Amino acid sequence: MNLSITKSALKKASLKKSEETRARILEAALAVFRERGFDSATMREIAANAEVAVGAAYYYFDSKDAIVMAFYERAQNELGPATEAALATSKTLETRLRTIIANKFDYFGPNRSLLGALSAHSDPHHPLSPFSSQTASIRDADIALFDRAVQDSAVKLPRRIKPYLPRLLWMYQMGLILFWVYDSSPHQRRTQVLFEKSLQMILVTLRFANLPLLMPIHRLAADLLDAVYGKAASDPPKAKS
Amino acid sequence: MNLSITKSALKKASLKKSEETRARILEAALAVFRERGFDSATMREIAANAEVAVGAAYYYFDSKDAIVMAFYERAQNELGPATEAALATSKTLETRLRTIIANKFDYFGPNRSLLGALSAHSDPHHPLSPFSSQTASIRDADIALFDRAVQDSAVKLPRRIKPYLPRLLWMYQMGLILFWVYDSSPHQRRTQVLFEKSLQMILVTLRFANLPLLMPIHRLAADLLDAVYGKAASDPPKAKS
DNA sequence: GATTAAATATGAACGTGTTCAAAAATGTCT
DNA sequence: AGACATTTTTGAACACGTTCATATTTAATC
Repeated sequence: MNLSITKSALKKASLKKSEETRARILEAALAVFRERGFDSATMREIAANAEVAVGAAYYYFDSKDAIVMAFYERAQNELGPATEAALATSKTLETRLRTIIANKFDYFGPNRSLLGALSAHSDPHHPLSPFSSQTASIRDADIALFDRAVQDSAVKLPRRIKPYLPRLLWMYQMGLILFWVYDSSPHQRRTQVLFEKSLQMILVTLRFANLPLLMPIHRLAADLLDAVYGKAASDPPKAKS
Repeated sequence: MNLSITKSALKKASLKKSEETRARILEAALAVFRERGFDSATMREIAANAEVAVGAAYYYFDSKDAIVMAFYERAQNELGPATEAALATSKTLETRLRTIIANKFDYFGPNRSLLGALSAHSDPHHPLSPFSSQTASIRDADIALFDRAVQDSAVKLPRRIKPYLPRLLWMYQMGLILFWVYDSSPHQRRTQVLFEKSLQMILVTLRFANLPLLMPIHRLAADLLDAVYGKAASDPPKAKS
């Protein structure tokens, strides 16, 4: 018994050591990325910078992109709770969405171009794609924030559509970030404008969304969302063919 | 004078020869791509398959992706006029959009996965990105088709927004294609549903678009579009700060 | 402490896309 | 036809991300 306690204590100590190495590699990588840009940075340089052999870098990270991924993971871990806390104080959907997204811009600002290495992968089978199963936990945690933002804020939506709202807002955020990453206007002013105007559009649209006039659109949107997100789409009623 | 004529005639003949080599490499590459998939295909194998040295492949194509690009270019050249012709017979915006997009699906169907190699590049600075300056001519030709589709079809839109419609429809198409490329449902049924429903939504929305009720959205949308597409955005009127 | 097992670290080697100096083929001109 | 220029072709060499057999260090057990 005390043996197992000792064991776990030692395990923890060893973890400390190896995690420090891992952290050192990560930091070295980020430094090189910032200096050279992601593409020009070489694993050999990163390893040298962290004072380990190339192999060691691959012992801790599956690939070069995986390093960026680790950075992204860490970001999400640091950012999630902070954002969650901020959500508690603000009440309107508008300020909540603004908080979630603006927080990301602030946090990632210094490493903006780095995100390009991630958002480059649109293939959902690629481990680093924002849509892959490997990134599911990060994604889900992020979507949960939007769920939290929608919660008990006075949005009224058709029953079939409402469950999709958090995911749609997440998608909206991802699009914004993608635009932002490659926005070459000074201070990313264009993204600022896009953010402001599109957010207003979303809010106004949500306000209008319940007009009975829009019933046909509701049905279309619901069908569409069912098709896009699984929903096991029991094959649609086929006309007599 | 006759000299220059002879010269150009010879030039043309030589062009024939070298273009045949180019074509052979392209065909060999497509064959290997279809067999192995884009990623697993190697330039060495492609070159061997075309019975040339690796260097030759690079003499004709800047990169591996550039081969896919050439395929895409050829597609656009073959597809453009055919689609243009089809547009002449159909009159409604709905059938026209359906024509343009369905044509692409049909044409690219056998090489669907290949398009993934292209749509992977979201960085507008990357030569192969659909947004790069290198692909501008293809893009413009494609957008022109949507312009043609909108022309003399009874769409009424606010003055500030209407000019952007073709570009927006093009973006819509690109999104559809991206979804399609990675749609693993049998026969890409999900894309079919997404296509059908989203097209209807667009048409209905365009029909509603002129309701005076929507004035505030119009302004927002116009500002947004100006910001996203250059428009030299003479910096927005700043409140007294 | 000695012995074994597991975790960590190494750097040479591999396969890849790409480059390049040099060769070969083709075209141009007198 | 011969001299020169241009286009085309070659394959070895390069740099990179990644893998792997092997060594070294650390932990667990007796």
